[in-house]
Amino acid sequence: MAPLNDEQLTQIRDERKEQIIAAALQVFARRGIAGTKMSMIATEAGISHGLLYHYFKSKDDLFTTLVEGAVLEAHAEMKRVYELPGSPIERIRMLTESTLDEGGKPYFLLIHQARTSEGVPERAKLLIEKYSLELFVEQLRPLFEQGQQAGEVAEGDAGELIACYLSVLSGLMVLSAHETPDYIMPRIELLLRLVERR
Amino acid sequence: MAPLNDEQLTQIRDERKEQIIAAALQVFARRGIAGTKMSMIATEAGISHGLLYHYFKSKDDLFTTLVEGAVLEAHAEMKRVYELPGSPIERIRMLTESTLDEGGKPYFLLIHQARTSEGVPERAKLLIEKYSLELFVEQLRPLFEQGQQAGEVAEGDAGELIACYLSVLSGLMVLSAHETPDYIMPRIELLLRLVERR
Amino acid sequence: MAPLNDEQLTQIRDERKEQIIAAALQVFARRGIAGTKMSMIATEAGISHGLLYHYFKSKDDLFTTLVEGAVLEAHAEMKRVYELPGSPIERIRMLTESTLDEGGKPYFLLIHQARTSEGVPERAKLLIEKYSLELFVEQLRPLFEQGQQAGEVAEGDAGELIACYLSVLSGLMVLSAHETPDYIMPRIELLLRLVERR
Amino acid sequence: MAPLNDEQLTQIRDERKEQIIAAALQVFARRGIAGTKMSMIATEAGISHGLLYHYFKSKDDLFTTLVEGAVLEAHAEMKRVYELPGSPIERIRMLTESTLDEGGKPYFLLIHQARTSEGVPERAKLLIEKYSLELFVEQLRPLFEQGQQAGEVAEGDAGELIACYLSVLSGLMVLSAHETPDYIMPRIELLLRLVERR
DNA sequence: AATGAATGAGCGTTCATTCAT
DNA sequence: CATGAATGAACGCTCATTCAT
Repeated sequence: MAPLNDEQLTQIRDERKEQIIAAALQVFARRGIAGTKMSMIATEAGISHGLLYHYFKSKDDLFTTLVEGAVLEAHAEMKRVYELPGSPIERIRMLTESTLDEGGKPYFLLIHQARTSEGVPERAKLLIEKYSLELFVEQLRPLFEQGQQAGEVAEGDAGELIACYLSVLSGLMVLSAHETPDYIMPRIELLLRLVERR
Repeated sequence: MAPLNDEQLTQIRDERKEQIIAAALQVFARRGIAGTKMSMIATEAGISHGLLYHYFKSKDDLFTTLVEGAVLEAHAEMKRVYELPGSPIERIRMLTESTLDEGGKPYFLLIHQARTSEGVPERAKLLIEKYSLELFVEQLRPLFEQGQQAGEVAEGDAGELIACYLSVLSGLMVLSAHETPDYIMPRIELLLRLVERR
Repeated sequence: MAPLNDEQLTQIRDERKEQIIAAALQVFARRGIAGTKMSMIATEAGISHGLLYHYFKSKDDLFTTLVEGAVLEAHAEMKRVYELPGSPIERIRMLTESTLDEGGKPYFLLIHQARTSEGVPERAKLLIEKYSLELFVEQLRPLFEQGQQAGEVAEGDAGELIACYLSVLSGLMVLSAHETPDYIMPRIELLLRLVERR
Repeated sequence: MAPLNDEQLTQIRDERKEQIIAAALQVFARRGIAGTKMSMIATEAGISHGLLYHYFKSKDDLFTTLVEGAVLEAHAEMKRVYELPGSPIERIRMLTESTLDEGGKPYFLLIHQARTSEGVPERAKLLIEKYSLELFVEQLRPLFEQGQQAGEVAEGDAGELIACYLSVLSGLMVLSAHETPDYIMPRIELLLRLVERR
């Protein structure tokens, strides 16, 4: 009789929103902005395309929301390295592991799309500009410098080392995000050679 | 004016075709299939969009032709390593340099697009399947094995090493294809750490 | 709480219906059929859009109901002129005043919309056909003829005079419905020149 | 062989543009912005809807172009009154005649739509603001003041008289633009009563 | 009776492709 | 061979309408 109460409505809304976000993340990450049709997201989310627009103002809005989440998530992940136990190089290893981990792929890809595609919403551009590689580098600098002092990490400009390492990881993530047998994800031991002191 | 003879016509055709291919390579590599409009290619090639269809049946046809060329070019590039002078590790270094070099990028990128995009023409898919990572690995295996025997290249499964190395390079190529300050291309010395014996 | 009895329910229904009709009248009159969204009416009425459909089958149904009411109201208004005191010309003046008056505007406008818009429901078309200009003219004819006999109203074909006068009034109503500084509502003295004997 | 030359192309473009403008004027005038679908204009012009966008960037662009033309046309028409022969009142009569004339109706209606509809493009709003009633009044003021001095035009504030007269004419134009038997266009003699000295 | 989540037809717009010249 | 006018399929988005609660 009575309409749904506020709590139920909020719950439905939150669920649907999450459902759409999860679906959109998959599709955008794989196909890019131009290659993603709203109908694909709707289908992936199991709803009608019309309903998308109850929850997100536009394709751009949806994409930007995703980028925002991805950017925040990526930084939160980086910060966690300082809560890990072990020596610097061990913690770098664990960071690498969790980065290359399954879960984070779509986020990486999404940010890649946002960085490199045409027609990216202005706000999304600002977001990725603000949360740039530089910021990641500064976040990790203390860890790498500790590693250098401990003789575990290769000497030289720590900033450059981190930037290179992140670039290599990013590149691999982007490749690996697609299900093709044509790239292989190197074992972590191999990757660590890039930063380990010889 | 006398009409052009057959030979001249053929020459014009070939020139035009090359012109279109060069333009299309640039645009497809940077923007992907979905992000590329035929009008962009026409503009880049300095011709009318209508003329594209005198030389290529469709967008898919054009893309597939490009992939075909890129695949052949990539393998030819790989083969040249055996004509280079110097020790194995020096030749790997030169291969790396020329790979990351400006000229080769669009080919790599195009193949990446073909591998990872949705909506790729079937024939293009077959082409890149045929000329897969595995093939590259086998091409380079003799070189790496020589390097291992010479004590220059890290020990272990040479195939795995090559595959990893190519994946890292590919990832970096993909990232570097777009002009953003958010990735940096590592110095070759750094990259070589992945394969050098310590 | 005891459930509401039938009488109370009926009363609620009638009140709500009136509320919706009043809201819809405002919006339709100002914005036309195509320019009016059901959500606008719902907002104006202070209810949810879903509830509209408990009271009216469709947008067309609502519009048609409105036209029906407007047509009846307009004729009732015309009839009232015969209950007014004063000489014919004075009563024409009062009729003019009350016509141009705020209250009557939406009805006039709605009828105008129904007459001139495309996509008007068939039943609404029939209604305004039935209650045509001609009918208004005949309603007013006795008054104007009295005026002519009294030497107050210009001579000539009374029917034509009335029709012209109503057309001028209608046109002004239509213009004045929108709040732009680009039309001015003439003073009644000026308008009366159209019908007064010189 | 050779493509069409510039002259031919320009001619085709101009013809098509005129064709579209004429069609759009009809449809917009009759149905308003919201009620007009681009497909209607295309059908009326006898072309595909896609082609509309070769000639006009958007529905708004097309509408604004029309308003611009209508506004300029209206003012040009007003100016012509000063090239007419005869006494002031005769010239007012001729102006009235040509205003109520068939050809000008869609222009009037279009400006009416632009003034009163929702969702009117900003540039169109600016245009009609710039070419407002006030401007028309000032254009006609000399003529009406001459008429007053000659004892042909009713005394009083000439500006008010002109504004009222134009409002009445505008209202009638708006009504008469739709083909319904429900309004009648008054004879000019009747309308002139509004401005003639008694 | 009342709410708002959900659907899908339909419109504005883009762009690959065709074709007259 | 070369051009650009022309077409129409398909996408982003809106909104009338339905329906579970």
